[in-house]
Amino acid sequence: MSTTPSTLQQVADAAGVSVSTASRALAGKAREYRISSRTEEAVQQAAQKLKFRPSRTAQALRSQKTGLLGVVVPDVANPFFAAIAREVTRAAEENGYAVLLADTGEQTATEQRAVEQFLSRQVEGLVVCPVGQESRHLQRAEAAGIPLVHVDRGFPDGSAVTVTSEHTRGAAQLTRLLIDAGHRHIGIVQGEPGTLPNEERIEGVRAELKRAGIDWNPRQVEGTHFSDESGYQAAGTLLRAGQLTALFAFSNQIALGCLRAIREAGRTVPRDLSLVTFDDHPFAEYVATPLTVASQNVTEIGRTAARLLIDQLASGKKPRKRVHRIPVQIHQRGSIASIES
Amino acid sequence: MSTTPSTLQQVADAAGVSVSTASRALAGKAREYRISSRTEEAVQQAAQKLKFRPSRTAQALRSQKTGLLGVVVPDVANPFFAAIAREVTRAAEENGYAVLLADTGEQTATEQRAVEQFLSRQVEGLVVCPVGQESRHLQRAEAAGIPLVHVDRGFPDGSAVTVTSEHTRGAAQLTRLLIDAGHRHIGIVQGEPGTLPNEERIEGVRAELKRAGIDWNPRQVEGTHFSDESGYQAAGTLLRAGQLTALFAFSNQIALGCLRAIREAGRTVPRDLSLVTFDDHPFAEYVATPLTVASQNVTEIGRTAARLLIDQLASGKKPRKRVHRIPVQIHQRGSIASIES
DNA sequence: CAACCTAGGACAAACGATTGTGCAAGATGG
DNA sequence: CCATCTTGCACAATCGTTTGTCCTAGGTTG
Repeated sequence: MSTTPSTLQQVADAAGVSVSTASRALAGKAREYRISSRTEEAVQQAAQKLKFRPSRTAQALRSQKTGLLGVVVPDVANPFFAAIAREVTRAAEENGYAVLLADTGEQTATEQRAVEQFLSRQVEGLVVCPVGQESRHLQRAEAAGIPLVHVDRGFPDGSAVTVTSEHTRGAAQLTRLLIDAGHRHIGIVQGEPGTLPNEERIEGVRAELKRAGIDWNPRQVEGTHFSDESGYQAAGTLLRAGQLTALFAFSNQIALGCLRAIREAGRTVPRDLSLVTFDDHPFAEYVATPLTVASQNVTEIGRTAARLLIDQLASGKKPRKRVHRIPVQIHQRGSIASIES
Repeated sequence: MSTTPSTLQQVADAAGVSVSTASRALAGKAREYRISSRTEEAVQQAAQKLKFRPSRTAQALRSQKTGLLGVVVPDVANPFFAAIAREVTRAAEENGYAVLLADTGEQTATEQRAVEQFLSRQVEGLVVCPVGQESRHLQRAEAAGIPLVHVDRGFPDGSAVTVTSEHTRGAAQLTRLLIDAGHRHIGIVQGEPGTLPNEERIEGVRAELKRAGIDWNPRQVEGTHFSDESGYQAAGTLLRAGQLTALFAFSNQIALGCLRAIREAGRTVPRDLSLVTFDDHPFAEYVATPLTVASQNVTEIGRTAARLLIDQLASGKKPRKRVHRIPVQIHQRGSIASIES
């Protein structure tokens, strides 16, 4: 039974009034427009009986407000982005917005299409976790006057609001833990070079090593993407290069790849090798050796992004602070072994 | 610079033609409507120059096709639902649809609001992972003529298409593994009673126990939700009740709770207790004792759901098969210990 | 040379809401 | 008793497209 949804016209007819009256009666503007309560009720009754459900499409066209927010992530199945999507979605819901989701599959081209599609659908705001370093399409969104919040990765040049973690600090802290345990030879299993989180984490590590008077060797860094596959390859390379006492995985997914590589190399954490990682994970606690991590506060990141966006929508003004950094939390769980220095 | 997007009217003016001509020229209907190629190009040029981006809102209103699909899940941060969301989103993208996402936070009331909101936005199809046993709002969607696909949980009464796993079979196989290893006292840490996956898994366990001539004891089943908290509580209760040699966790999240309870009880898997679980997880392999699991093929479930929905949209016909069951795969990883019978 | 094509576009009516304004009929005031 | 309010609603424009139909000017045909 493909029942056509009833329109305001039909409701008006059923109640014996004009569409304008029906509209105002249902919008609660009866008093304001001097609609008698008898008429008002008649309209409401008619609406009930006909199961009237206003077309948001028509409303959007008329009011030029779609009530839509766009969320663009590289991979919703990644717990980090899933959390972002969840928080934004929930916040949106609470504020009467609906969320359009796009999964770019880590592809810039797809991301561009998605943004374009969203603009065409007149989203009122965008939360984007950009995949690459290309940001032209995002600047076009800003040019179109659409509030935009970047999450995780920001662009140095861009003017967009960005929410991300205290990468430098977190990385420095983890590095400190390793150094304090006597480690001098630390392999870095990085994510995508050139991205903000990656560079800042590198920066944190370097700074901390420097403080401890340990030389920095570019060859102790491997990896190309924030993926387990990249982590696996990179960890393998580092392990084969020899003489490392610790590995620093730059993400969740990367840590997974590291664990596999470590196992295949016949090593054990932390006996033969210490391991620390960015991002926490529910299971990190139950891994053979529970992992010591720098946990990004994804919930807070997502909420902050949503709040910044919705505030911007409500006020029409950009927030003062352009880059928001959420603290990370260190969980020491025992994947670092103390060694003789 | 809040540039108002340019309209077809402006493009038409710039090209010196009427809106109708502009519309047809851009829609590639020049030949069909005898528009000279000179005019056609003029329109395209004008569109380029003005960065014309058609309003999908207006198109939707006029054509009564929004090109929107709705995806409703209890929690996108749950890897299972995240995978569903991802597959549907990707399939939608490939077919020119955009996806509205709702996260119900496991609340029926929120789910109802979400569905209502989506109907109001005239989604052309819905993929829902229902949270409870209430399905009235979903029936209303069907009554509205919106193709609907249920994922994971179906309703015995409903007429909606459902995609889910071979719960009974998977549960039976895991149970078999335990029985073969000599286990006679198996605790079931269930999810939400009354839901299809839960009941079918229970059914699988019971059938297999019966085949082996092992008595069924309702008191060996605990748990109220598919959450780690419920899993933690339930596992605790079961362990305190004593004399169990194995635990069967009905989900990922539940397994997490079980691991915590087991650790707190000072027991070790599999030495003191065997553990099997439904749902795989990237980390399951690296847990102290890698977990033996029945892995749901989430990717396949998501794809099937998307395909069923999109086929339905394209053909206008419901698929013949109402319930689609995707096989589960058993991964034996060593969390089952053999014991003397 | 009148009747008829054909090409090339313009006009206008939708789609389903919102909203500024106009217009009657009864109430009120002087 | 006439002018003026108020009350209570209807009319119609508008948002930006799509699409069926109509119109005009030049070319063809008999």
